[in-house]
Amino acid sequence: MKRRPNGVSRPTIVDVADVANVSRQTVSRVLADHPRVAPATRLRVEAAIEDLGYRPNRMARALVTRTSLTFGFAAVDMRDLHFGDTCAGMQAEARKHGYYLVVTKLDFEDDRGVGTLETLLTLGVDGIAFFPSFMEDTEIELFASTSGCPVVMIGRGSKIPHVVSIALDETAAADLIVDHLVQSGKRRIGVLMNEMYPKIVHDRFVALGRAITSRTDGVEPPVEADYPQISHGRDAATTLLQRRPDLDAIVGFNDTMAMGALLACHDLGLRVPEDVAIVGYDGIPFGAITSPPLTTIVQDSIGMADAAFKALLSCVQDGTPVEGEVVLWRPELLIRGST
Amino acid sequence: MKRRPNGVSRPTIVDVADVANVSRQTVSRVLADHPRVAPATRLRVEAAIEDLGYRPNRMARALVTRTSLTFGFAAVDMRDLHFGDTCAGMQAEARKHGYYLVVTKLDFEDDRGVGTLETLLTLGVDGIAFFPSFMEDTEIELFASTSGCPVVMIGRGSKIPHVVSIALDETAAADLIVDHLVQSGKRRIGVLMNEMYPKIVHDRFVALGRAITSRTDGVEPPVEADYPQISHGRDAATTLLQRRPDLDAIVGFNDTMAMGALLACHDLGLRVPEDVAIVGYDGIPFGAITSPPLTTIVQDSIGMADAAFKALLSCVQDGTPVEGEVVLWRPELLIRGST
DNA sequence: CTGTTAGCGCCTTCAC
DNA sequence: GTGAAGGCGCTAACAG
Repeated sequence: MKRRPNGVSRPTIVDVADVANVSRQTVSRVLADHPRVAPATRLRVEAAIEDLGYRPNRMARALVTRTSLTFGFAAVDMRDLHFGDTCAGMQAEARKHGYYLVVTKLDFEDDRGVGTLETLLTLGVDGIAFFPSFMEDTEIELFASTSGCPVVMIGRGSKIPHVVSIALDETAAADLIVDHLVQSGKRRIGVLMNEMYPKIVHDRFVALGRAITSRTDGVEPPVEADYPQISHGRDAATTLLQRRPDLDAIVGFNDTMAMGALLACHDLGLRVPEDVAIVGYDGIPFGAITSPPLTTIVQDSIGMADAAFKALLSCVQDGTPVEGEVVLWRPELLIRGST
Repeated sequence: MKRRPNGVSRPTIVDVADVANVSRQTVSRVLADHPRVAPATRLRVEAAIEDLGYRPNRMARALVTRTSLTFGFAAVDMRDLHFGDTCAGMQAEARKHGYYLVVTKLDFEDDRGVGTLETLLTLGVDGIAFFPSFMEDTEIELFASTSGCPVVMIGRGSKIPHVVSIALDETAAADLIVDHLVQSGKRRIGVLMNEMYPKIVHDRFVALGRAITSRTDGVEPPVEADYPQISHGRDAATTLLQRRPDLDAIVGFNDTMAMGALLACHDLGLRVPEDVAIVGYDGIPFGAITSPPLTTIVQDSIGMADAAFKALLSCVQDGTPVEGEVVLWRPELLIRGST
């Protein structure tokens, strides 16, 4: 029972073996629920474990088994409810299957995020799910092919070798939004994006741009805020409305930015939806209580989380290397008062 | 370069040593920035590391050094913005000091949360910060005294041996709220709590109960919702207002529940704040855009996160065992339209 | 059914 | 300045 540099010592498997008068290996067998252990021996070992308050060291175990029963999860900001819901969904699913989730913030400073994923790997995770906010596809491919574990990307529908991509069908979502707006008589549609999730922003804007251009006189460049938050959305929408005072609809990158647009309209004395209609993405609960409540593309975060977990699990269990596959999720337009 | 059960192999320190034509030990020295390595050797090793894409295995390292440069963080729901902000704050602080945060959901099913913290320990963290939503003080003390690492509790001001407690000064917060309400002419104040964070709820309700009783005709039992969310707050507030239609103020456990109370008042045709004033806790951004905007007790989540991280770090660095200390944070009342 | 041997990837200690 | 031996806590593989 050696001591840690600071604090109390924790018993090891040897301590348990000594107390129970068996070998380490027998303790190991009891822990693994191995069948061929005499019932009496098993009881002795279990009693010793209980007495000592022994807990196996998962790092030592993982070193030998090359399996930590741990997956890594990385996103820029867990407080963003789409990320948060996905993370929570994966945690729940993981627990059901005896896995733990190691959650980490994805940092731009850290090699555009690759460094963060590498650290997850050095921590010994068996697989990784992440939102590729600022990572380049080529970097992701390189990472995945050298990672030695399954890698799932959520939020972008790029086909990348060795990576399972799970994403909203951005084209379908954009069509839903723009059809709805055009049917409501809107013709001059502006877009609010942000610099925090440039990769997802890119896909979303491309899809929206196509949909808008094909149904109206065309789309102009989006206004990009630094962060996808209420106050930044408000500023961005104000800028947009100054540039194009004739806009009759604004699509925000997410609900939070759309809420900012709501505020900007209030500021400028514009009625929503009569003067300007507003649409967001994600379907967060707060969107239901703004005035007017927000029309939004609902994302099935939990469903995507389940799919991500299952993709990781099946790769690990079958030993199948990841082929590179894109799973697109059907969007749903929740129409409320803002359109 | 052995293979993992699934996927590609990752190089080890031995592979680097072979390529650089040195011993394992020399590679280890280079990694540790040990001074006594010949410059030429160091360059060879660094080149080999680069070539192979080698990354040290932190589990193997931690096994030897008994230090993982990792702290654990646990809370019931990272989407709750007070928890989320605190977590983000600790992540930021950790990165500055070369530490990583392993974030985990605290589960009631898992021994009221003790099991979750134990798992963090088996994962090898050097210290733990957590929100004690449903854990008993005695369980926390037992855990902390056998954990072998520093333990910081956030959100409750209990004095527990071997645990640093960082918490809002609930008494001061309750006084701020009730003084403000009474000065606004309110006398019949109801309270909304929840069953998800019973321990924090307890402290908060005791403080509110004292403050209300001492300044009005008395307080009645709170209505407890299952979860601290908008819809649950709405239902709870409806129940409360049916039980006591004469209420002229409602204090919610947090901003989210208070928003539910806002909706309940709209439902019942009550004006806010004229008929019923509403106050929340936390100061989340969405509280600024409700109608009317929410009066709230602002919590300095980032400040508390910094304090928590620093407490852990100093314990680990000095090797000081934790004495058991309570750090109370001064609340701030942000008065907006709902009062 | 149980014990022994070997080694996971790395660092500490002690040689040279 | 560099290498060799030993061990962190644990399990796989093979004995018996």
